[in-house]
Amino acid sequence: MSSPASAPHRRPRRAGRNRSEVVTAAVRVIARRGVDHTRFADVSAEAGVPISTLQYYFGSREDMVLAAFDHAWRTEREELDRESARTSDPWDRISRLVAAGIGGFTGSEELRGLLWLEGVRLGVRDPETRTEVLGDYESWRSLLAGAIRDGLQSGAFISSLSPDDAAVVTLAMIDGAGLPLALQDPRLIESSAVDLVLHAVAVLLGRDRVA
Amino acid sequence: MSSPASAPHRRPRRAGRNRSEVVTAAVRVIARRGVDHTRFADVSAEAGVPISTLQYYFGSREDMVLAAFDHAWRTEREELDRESARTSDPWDRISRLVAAGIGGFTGSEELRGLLWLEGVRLGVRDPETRTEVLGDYESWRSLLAGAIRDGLQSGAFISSLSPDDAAVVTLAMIDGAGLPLALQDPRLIESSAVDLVLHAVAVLLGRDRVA
Amino acid sequence: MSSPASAPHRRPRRAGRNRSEVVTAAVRVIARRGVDHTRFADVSAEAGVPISTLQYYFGSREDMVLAAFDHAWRTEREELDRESARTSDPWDRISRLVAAGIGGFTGSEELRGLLWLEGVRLGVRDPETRTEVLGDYESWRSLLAGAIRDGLQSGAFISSLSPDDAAVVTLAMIDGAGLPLALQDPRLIESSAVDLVLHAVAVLLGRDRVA
Amino acid sequence: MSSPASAPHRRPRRAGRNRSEVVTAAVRVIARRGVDHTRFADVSAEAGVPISTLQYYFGSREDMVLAAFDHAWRTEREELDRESARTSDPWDRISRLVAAGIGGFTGSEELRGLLWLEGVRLGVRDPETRTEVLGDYESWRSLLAGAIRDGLQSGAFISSLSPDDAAVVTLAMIDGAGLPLALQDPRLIESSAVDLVLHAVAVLLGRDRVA
DNA sequence: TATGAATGAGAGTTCATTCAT
DNA sequence: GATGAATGAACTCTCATTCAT
Repeated sequence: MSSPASAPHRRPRRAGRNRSEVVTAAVRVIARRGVDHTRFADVSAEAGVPISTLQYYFGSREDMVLAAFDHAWRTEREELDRESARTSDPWDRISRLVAAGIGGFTGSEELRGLLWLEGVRLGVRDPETRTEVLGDYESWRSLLAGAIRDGLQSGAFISSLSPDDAAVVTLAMIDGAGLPLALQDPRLIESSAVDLVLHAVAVLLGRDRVA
Repeated sequence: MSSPASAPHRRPRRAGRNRSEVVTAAVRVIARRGVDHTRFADVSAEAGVPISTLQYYFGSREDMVLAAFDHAWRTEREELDRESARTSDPWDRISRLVAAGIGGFTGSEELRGLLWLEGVRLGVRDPETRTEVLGDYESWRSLLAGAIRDGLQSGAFISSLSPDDAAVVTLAMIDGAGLPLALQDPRLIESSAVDLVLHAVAVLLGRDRVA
Repeated sequence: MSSPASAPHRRPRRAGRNRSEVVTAAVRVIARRGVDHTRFADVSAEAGVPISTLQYYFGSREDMVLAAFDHAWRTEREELDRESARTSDPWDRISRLVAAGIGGFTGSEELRGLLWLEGVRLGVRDPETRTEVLGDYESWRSLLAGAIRDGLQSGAFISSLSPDDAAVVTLAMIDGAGLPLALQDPRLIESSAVDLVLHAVAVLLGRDRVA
Repeated sequence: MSSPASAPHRRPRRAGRNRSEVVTAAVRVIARRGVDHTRFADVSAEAGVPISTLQYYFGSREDMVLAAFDHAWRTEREELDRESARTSDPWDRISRLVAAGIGGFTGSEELRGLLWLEGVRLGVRDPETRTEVLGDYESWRSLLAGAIRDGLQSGAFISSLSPDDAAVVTLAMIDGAGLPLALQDPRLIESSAVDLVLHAVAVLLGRDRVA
C-alpha cells in the first residue's frame, strides 16, 4: 500500500482493526443467539469473514467467546464511568445509573442486558467467567456506593443501610427489574420500571421523607 | 394408592410412574448443566434409562426440556402456595417468601434458582417458554402483593407504593440478589443476603419506622 | 366370551377378515409411498390398527410387504382372467387387455401400475419377488398369446412373429407406454396411449393391411 | 490437463477431481442398491472417502442422490448422441439405439437400466426428478424420431404412424423389453430381445415388406 | 387374540477442528 | 496473515423389534 521500505510495521492496524470488528460481531451474535447457540458460522456471517479466519484470530470457539466477553466487559466499564462522571449530584448519578442499567434490557437493538445474562449464566458454571462477571458487579456497586456515600455525607440521603449495602440492594433491583423487562413482561415497561426502581431507591435512601 | 393386598397388577402403572421419575431426572440435569448442554445421554445416565426410552417418553429433546420445565413450574407453584400458607402474619409470609426465593440460589443441592435462570434465558428468545416464566413471576408477585396488602390494611405497613408495585420491587430484589449468590459473590452469603433484602423491604414498607 | 367348551373355532372369520383388510391397506400404502418408504406406522394409520397388531399378523415388516404383494398378484390375475373372458373376439380381447394394462398406470386412484413398478424394482434384486413378478409376466403373455393365436388361426391376423413373440412385444409396449404415463408425460395421455399402442399392435398383427 | 513440467500446484485442483470420482461412485451404488438403500456409508465405502467428506461435497444425502442422477443423465445423453452419430443410415441408427437401450438392462456391470428404473420410480413421486426423467425420454425419442423421419423421407420406411408416434412406440418396446431382461426373464435373453424388438420395429416401419 | 411399553440398531446432520496452501 | 479443503466426534432421530400382559 505505502512505503514498503522504511515503515517498520507495514500494516500496523489493519489486522488489529479487522480483528476488533470481528470481536464486536461476535458480541452481537452472542447477545442475540446466546452463547451456546453461537457458532463459528454465525459469527462468520455477521462479520463477513471466513470461518477459518475466525479460528486464525481466536484459536478455538471458546476463546472467541471469551474474547467477546472480555471486550464487552471492558466497553461497559468505560461507558459506565463516562456516564456517571457527567454529573456530581448524587441523586442524578444514581438516576443515570439506574436508567442506564435498566435500559440495557429493553429494545431489540439493546444487547447489553442479554449479554450480561449470558455472562451470568456462564459464570455460574465457569470460574473464569465468574471472576469477570463479579468484577462487573463490583464496578456497578462501587459507582452506586460512591454516589450514595456522597448523598449521605451531604445530608441529601438518610439511611440505616451502609452505602455498600444500599448499593448491593440497588443493583439487585436494577437486575431484578431488568430481567422481566427483557421478557417483555406486560407488567413492566421501561419507563415505569425505571420510575418504580427509582422510587424504591428514594425510599431506601430516605429521600422522600418530605413527601 | 394402596393396593388391596392381592392386586392382579404386580407393578401398578409402570409407565406413568417411571416417566415422572425421568422427568425429575431431566430437571436435575437441566439445572446442573444448563438447557443447552443437556443431552439425551446426560438424562439417560441420570435417570438410568436408555436414550431411546427418553425419546419414547418425550418425542424429542426439545419436548423433554419443555416437559421438565413444565414439571418444575408446577412443582414450584405448589411449594410456594404451601410455604406462604403456613402463617397468616403478613411480615412472616414475606420473610418466608424472601428466604425461599433467595434460598433457591444457594447450595449445590438447590437447583431452583439455576432452573429459573435457564427458564429466563430460554424465555427471552422463545415465546412459549416466556409465557410460562411470566406465569411464574405472577405467582410470586401475587403472593407477595397479598401479604403486603394485608399488612397495609392492618396498619403493620405504611408505604407510598401500591401493593402491586411493592411486590414487583420486592421480587426484583430477590432475583437480583439471588444471581450474585449463585455466582458465589463473596460480597453476599445467603444469610446476609436474606437479611439485607428483608431490611430493604422493611424500609420500603415503612416497617422499621419504630426502629 | 362364549361357549368355551364345544366350539372348536371360537371366532373363525373375525381375525381372518380383519387381516385381509389390513393386507389391502398395506397394498395401498406400498403403491402410494413405495416399498422402501412403507413403514409399519403408515400401514397402521391406513388400516386403523396398532403397529403391534401388524407385527402379530405378519411377523416382520418384510413379511408384511411380501403378503401384500402376494395378495396383489393374486388379485390381478383374477381380474385379468375375468376381463379377458368377457369376449371371444381376439381383437376385442387384446384391446381390453391393452386398455386394462395401460389404464393401471393412470389416475391417482389407480395403484396397479405403481405396485407393479415396485414389484419389478424389488424383483431386480430379490429372487423371491422376482419369481412372482415373472409369474405375473407369464399371466399377461399367455392371455395375449392366446388371443393372438386365435386371431391368426381365424385369419383375422397375419404376422411373421410367433404368437408368443408377438405377446412379448405387445406386453413390452403396454409396460413401456405405461411408465411415462405414470410420470404424467405430457406427450402421452391415457386415451392416446391406448390408441397408439393398439395401432402399433394392429400393424404388428397385419390387422390394418386393409387400410 | 498436462501440467507444464514444474507446476507450482502439485495436485491440480484436488477438490473438483475427487468430487467427480465420488459422484460416479454414488451412481454405481445407487444403481446397485437402489436409491432408497443407498446410505452415506455405502458410497463412503465405494468411493474410499469418509462420510463427512460426502456431506461436505453434497450437503445432504438427498443432494448426493440428485447430483448422481444429474451426472448420469448428462453422461447418458452424451453417449447417446455419440452413438447415434456414428452412422447416417436410418435403420442402422435405429438398430444401434435399440441395442444400446436394451443393452443397458443386461449384465451385472451394466447399470444404466437399473439407474433409469430408479429414476422412474423416483420421478413418479418427486416432480423435480420427474422433469429430468422426462427430459431423458425426450432425448431418446428425438433421436429415434429423427432416424425414422429420415427413413420415411428416403423411402426406406413406410408407416401409417407419424415419426414421433413411431418413436414413442419404439422407445416403449425398448423399455418394456428391458425390464424383464433386468429380471432375468428366461423368456428373454439379450440377443433375442434385441432381435425381437428390431423385428417388431421393422414391421412397424414397413421395412420387412421386401422380406 | 391383540396390544402397549420399552429398547437397540442404524442413519443423517451439525460443527469444530486440522491441514495444506 | 488469511483461507479453502477435508475430516472425526457428538448427537438427535427414526424405526423395527422384543417383552409382558
